[in-house]
Amino acid sequence: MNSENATIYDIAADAGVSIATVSRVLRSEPNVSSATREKVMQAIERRNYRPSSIARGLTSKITHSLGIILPKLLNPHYAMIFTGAQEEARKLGYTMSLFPWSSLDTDAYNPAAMLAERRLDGLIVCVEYLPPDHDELVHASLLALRRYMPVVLIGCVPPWYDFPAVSNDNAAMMRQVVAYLNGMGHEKIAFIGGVQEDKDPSRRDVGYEEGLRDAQLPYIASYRVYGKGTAEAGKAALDEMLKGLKREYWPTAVIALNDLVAMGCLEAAREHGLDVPRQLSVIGCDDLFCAPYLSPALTSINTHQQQTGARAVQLLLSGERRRETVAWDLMERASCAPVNTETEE
Amino acid sequence: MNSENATIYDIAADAGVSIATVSRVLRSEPNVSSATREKVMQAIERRNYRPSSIARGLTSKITHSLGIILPKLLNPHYAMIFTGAQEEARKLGYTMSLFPWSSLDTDAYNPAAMLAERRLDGLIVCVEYLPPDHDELVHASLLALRRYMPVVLIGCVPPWYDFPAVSNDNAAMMRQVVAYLNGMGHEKIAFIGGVQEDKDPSRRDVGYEEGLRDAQLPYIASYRVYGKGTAEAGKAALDEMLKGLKREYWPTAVIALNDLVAMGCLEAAREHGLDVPRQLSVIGCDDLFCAPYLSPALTSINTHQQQTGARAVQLLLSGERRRETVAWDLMERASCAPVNTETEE
DNA sequence: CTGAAAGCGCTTACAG
DNA sequence: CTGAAAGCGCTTACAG
Repeated sequence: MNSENATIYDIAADAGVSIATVSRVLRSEPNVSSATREKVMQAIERRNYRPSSIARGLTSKITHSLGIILPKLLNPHYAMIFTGAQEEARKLGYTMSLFPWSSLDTDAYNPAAMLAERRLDGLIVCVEYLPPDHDELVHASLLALRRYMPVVLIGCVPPWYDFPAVSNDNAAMMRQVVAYLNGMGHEKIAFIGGVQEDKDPSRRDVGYEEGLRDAQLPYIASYRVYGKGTAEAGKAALDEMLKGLKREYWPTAVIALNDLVAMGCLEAAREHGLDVPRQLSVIGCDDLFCAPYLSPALTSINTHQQQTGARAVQLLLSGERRRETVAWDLMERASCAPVNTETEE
Repeated sequence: MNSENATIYDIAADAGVSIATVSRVLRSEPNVSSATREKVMQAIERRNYRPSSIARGLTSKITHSLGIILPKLLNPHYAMIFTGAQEEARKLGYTMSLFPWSSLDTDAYNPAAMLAERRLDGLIVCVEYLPPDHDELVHASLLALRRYMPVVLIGCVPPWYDFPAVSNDNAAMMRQVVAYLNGMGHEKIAFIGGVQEDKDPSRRDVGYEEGLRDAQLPYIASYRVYGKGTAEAGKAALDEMLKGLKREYWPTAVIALNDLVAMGCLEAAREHGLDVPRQLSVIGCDDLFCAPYLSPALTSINTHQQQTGARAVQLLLSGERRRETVAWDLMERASCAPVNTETEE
């Protein structure tokens, strides 16, 4: 254990060259004689020398470190985004730091100061599920952050935000889901979860409404329950819906905002004695790792979050200022089935 | 958007003082007159100035950034550890970067170089589930990393590793689990998952064996299946065990290495037509967020991973070189029940 | 209480 | 192909 790590001066002295030359071989510049290069390499090897990325950052202005802001790593959805982004960053020689952000500036913790001091080369921000009244606040925060570094957004980005972004076409996705269920004979299709006043037109429940229209089905307000994107909220919402309706009006299919909500719906169905999928089809979204192990295995949408994260990093580093869309895949499993036509009970 | 961020020189000029004075108010040193302090604060405010943490790091030798190495963020177990560590770090003014590490140096990706260059103030390494043949290699890698920064370990740490660490007492935990099941009348208790040749005496399956001994139960090799800690591996393992035994010898309870393995076991039980918990009790470990939503809800052990992560950060920053243990809680849910004494079929 | 100066460990023109 | 020198934006003794 060296008491002090070697510096570029030590290597220069050892190799009998100037620090400029050491710097050149460090950055593999071509104009160094192979003999010199060899001497320097050996000195580096011998002393186990690693250039300080921080000294390097001071002069070159680039720190090779990125940041990502997301609400909650405990939700596997975000863990997937983070993983995709982190791996892409590492491939490109960048480091990735996490900055959690609960509803941005409304939280006591304001990461903006911490972020500004870090001199990051770029920042990814996941802006999904924003409370509508925070809309302006969030936008202002993002603009403030952009003063310090390039920013790329992930998720449900309001169209008037002038930021590069990568996301799914949520509306198209949900239109497909409605068509999928309708194709199996479902006409009483509920949608559970999400913020009511969100003005983003690409959000999932907008696609739900459009899907109903495509299928010439009525929009039944009782089948649309708003709420947070958690399992508890999903369970409570379906429970309440069922309790509030005579059995003949119960939906035959439920679209959940995400898999967490869907997990709650499965639980509520179980407590109401509903057999999934015979009496109720349930479909989630995001395809969490546990979806195949729920009972019944949950049909869901793979939204390719890792790819989303990776693309965000590429966009960030390329400097392109555009919006991108990532494809999705319907993962058919056991929780959705053709509507049951036999009379119950 | 300023073309250039302000530096300490700009602030000094604006406030009509020297940069040393600006530095003093930045670091809230007491020996500054309140008039001067005020002038400087205003200049800072006016130009939206944030000191560069990287220039600061160059001189002060402390970067206020930590790193964490873990196998796979997609496993919620690690996401919990990361979250706990990250939040504690942030509270203390530190940033946390993730460095994934698949079986350390055996992977093509060697984070050591990247880490050494980063001049981190400390590093947390999760060393759980090490392939036994990598034992020496891993130890060597850890020693190499320690040349560059303090290291604290999390997880199953072999006792001969001379590193500060925080972990659960896995053996004691599993002894309790065996006693819990035995207390419900179970005597045919299986254990699924884990690496066979691991030499760490504090690992979970050692506790299983000790628990059997405590209960004066025989150790039946057929009830002990090794394998990876994944749902697929868990499912395959239980499936194989059941196929290889006459029904009268089937275990009445299964302890899974972790919740992922337990999820696989529930699936295997379902495919074999076994009713959990009536015909088979299943208990997991780590209490993943989905445990309550499995069917039946999975009994598990809450190993307080967030607390583990937080303690690791505290240990790292305090410089104390000791090993700590974190408590756990048995989360009783529906997947474990008293052994069924009525004759089957 | 305040400032001038050196130094942290690199990169980057600029000469040669 | 190589080196001397300035500079990145701070902190830290050292004077006063």
